[in-house]
This record gives sequence, structure tokens and C-alpha cells, in this order.
Amino acid sequence: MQNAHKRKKQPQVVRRALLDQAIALTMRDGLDRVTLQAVAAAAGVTKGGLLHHFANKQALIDAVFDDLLDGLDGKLDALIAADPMPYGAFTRAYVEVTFATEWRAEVNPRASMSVLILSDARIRTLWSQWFAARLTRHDSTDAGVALAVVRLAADGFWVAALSDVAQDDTAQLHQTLIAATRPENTP
Amino acid sequence: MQNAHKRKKQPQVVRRALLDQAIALTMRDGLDRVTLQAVAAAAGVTKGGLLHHFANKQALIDAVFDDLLDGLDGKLDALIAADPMPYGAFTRAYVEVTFATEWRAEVNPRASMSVLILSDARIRTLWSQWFAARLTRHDSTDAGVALAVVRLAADGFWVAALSDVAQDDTAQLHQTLIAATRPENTP
DNA sequence: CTAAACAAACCGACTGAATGGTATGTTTAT
DNA sequence: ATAAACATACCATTCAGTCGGTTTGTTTAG
Repeated sequence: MQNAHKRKKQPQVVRRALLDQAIALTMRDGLDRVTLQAVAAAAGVTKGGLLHHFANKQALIDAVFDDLLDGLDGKLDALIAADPMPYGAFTRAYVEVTFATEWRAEVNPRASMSVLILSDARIRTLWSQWFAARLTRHDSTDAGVALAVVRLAADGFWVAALSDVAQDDTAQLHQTLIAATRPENTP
Repeated sequence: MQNAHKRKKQPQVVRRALLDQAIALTMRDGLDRVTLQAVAAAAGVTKGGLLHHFANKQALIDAVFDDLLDGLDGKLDALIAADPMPYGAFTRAYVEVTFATEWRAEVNPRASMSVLILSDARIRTLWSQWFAARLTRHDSTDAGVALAVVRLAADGFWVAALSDVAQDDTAQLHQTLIAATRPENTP
């Protein structure tokens, strides 16, 4: 992907590549160690090209977050819609997204989000608002301490993963958390 | 605390101040945004003074981690020793440390540790090893998925706190997690 | 239909500020 | 006198962001 200058222009492809590479590099090195130069190079473009798409670094980060949040929203809604049981549907979807088949930190959007959240104060605010809105929206089905514990445990799971703290039995953990969202198990 | 050059020398006090301020600034800005200059200034010393105590930035970070780990180890051991029930004693202590009275992220050593862990690959390895050793040590009392879920939820709790995601009822959450470490509640 | 005019996409060189680290000087304590 | 505990000055590097230019794509006037 060299000489983007003289090749056919494809702004959407380049923009997509920039977002993808920004995420990949962030997961590998941490947000603060990612340079515009590196992201641009990984996407086959120069820094000038990157700065054409995103006015500054913060704009890139925001765009990455928006992109991840869109994907997360979509997956959650799809899972909730497909869930026959109303009670705890949001919490179950939250767990499922966390334990998604491709749960490796590098490619799990949930993990990527969290790295952004813990690295960037601006993003933190956005996430906090999103989460509060979601909780309000699902108040009739996902209130209560028992389900809150399940969601916190899900959060804890990828933290452990990012911390290289191995879990003995991921599948059993997954199953346990899902089971804990069933009404019969939450007094 | 100006003119450290001409005032009475007190290396232990300065060293302590450097560690404290390093933690405080890390919790405020994130590890990667903390500069030696800022830490030194906050401790009432110049950068040169800081580099006299710690050879380089990594040495400072390592010292901060060691300091936090020492404190954490001490608190955990004290809580475990004071716990009359063997089963789940480590997990209970882990929860108690997380929900310590001064649980605000800025002053909670557990939260500080985690920020370090997620920011520094070197620290991550040390933590991972420490945790694995702890789990092995408490294998006879704290094995099993149910207790693992409790610990993960505790991890999730400070993540939520760091993410500015408010929890409705901290006290109830605390109580619920402690209750879940009792043998009668873990089939 | 075509060519000029304009806009969008991208490059490459440069700048300025921040920062980790070094080297050396100065003061205090033993 | 000697060493520890600082300060001051300086260097090298890294990196975000700027700027002027070049190439490609699209629109519009004739």
C-alpha cells in the first residue's frame, strides 16, 4: 500500500484503515504510546494524510471510540432482541459481548473500549454517560444488585485478561455469569 | 517546601513524598502523562533531586509499585489473620481492601495498582506473578468459580469507579459480595 | 462533449514544545 | 575530608501539529 499519493483515491478505505490500525496499535502499545506517525504508516499513508481525515489526535481518538461504541450498541441490541426472556436481557447481552468468541484482547471491542476509557478522561465522560443512559433504558428489566454484580464481574474479566491474570476456566465462568442473570437465581 | 537545597536534608521524607506524589499524579493524569518534572515539583524538589533517589523513570515506577504491593500484602494478611472462617478468607480480604473506607480512586491503593498494571507491561508481569502466587497459596480455602466471580466483581468495581460509572448502592454491593464468599451461599 | 475551475485527498519538510536523561556545581551532614 | 543530598544547566529525542505543494476527482461553463 505504498504511494497513496499517486494511486487511486479511496478516502473511505483509508479512513477505515486508520481507525483499525489506531485500535490495533493502541491494544499493542497503549493509547499514550501510539503516535500519529505510526498509525498513518500502518494504514499506508503519511502523517499528513492522517491529519487530513482527523484534525488532531483527539479527533482520531474520539472517532475510534465512536466507532467502537456503534459496534457495541449494535451487538447489544441484536442480542437483546433475540433474547426470549426480558428479565436481565441487557446484563446477559453485556456478558455475551465480553465473552465473545473472539475474546482475545486485541480484537475484542469491549476490551478496546476499556483501554480507551482508562486512558482518556474525555472518553471516560462519554462512556459514563452512555452507560448511565443504557441503565436507565433497561431499568425495568436489569435493575438490582444481583445483576450489577454480574456486570461488574464481566468488567473484571477483561481487566484480568488485560493484566495477564489467567482465569482457570473461562467457559465455566461464562456459564456461571449467564446463569446468575436468570430470575430463579436472583432472590 | 521550597529551597530544598538549603534546608535541612531529609532523604527519607523526600523519598516518601516523591512516591506519594507520583501516585497522586498518576491517578489524576494517568501514568504516561506523568513527568519527572511534575513529580519532583509536587514533592518540593527539582528533577535532579528526584533522579538522585531514583535512577530513571522506570525505577520510580517500580518503587511505587513495590510500595503499593507491600501495603496491599500487609492489609490482606492482617485481614486474613483476623478472619475466623478459613473458607474464602482471601477473597473476603480482597473485597474488603477494594471497598476500604477510603475507597475513592485517588487514595485507594488497589485502584492505583490497577492503573499501573494497565499502563506498564513490566508491572503487569510482576502483578500477574504475585496474583498467581497468592492464588496458589490460598488454594485450599479460595478455589472455585464462585469465589473467582466475587474477586472479578471486586475488580470491576474500581474499574467502574475509575470510569466515573456510578454505582447506586455501594454499601449493598459490598455486603452482597461479602455474603457471596460464605460457604452456605456457594453450592 | 470537453476543458477549465474548483475541491478533496494526500505528501514531505519543517517547527516548537515537552521530556528523559547527563554532567556538573553547591550545600549539608558525618 | 568525604559522601550524600540536592540544584542548575544543558543535550538529544520524540512527537503533535503547520504549511505549501502535488495529484486525483468532480462539477460546471461553453
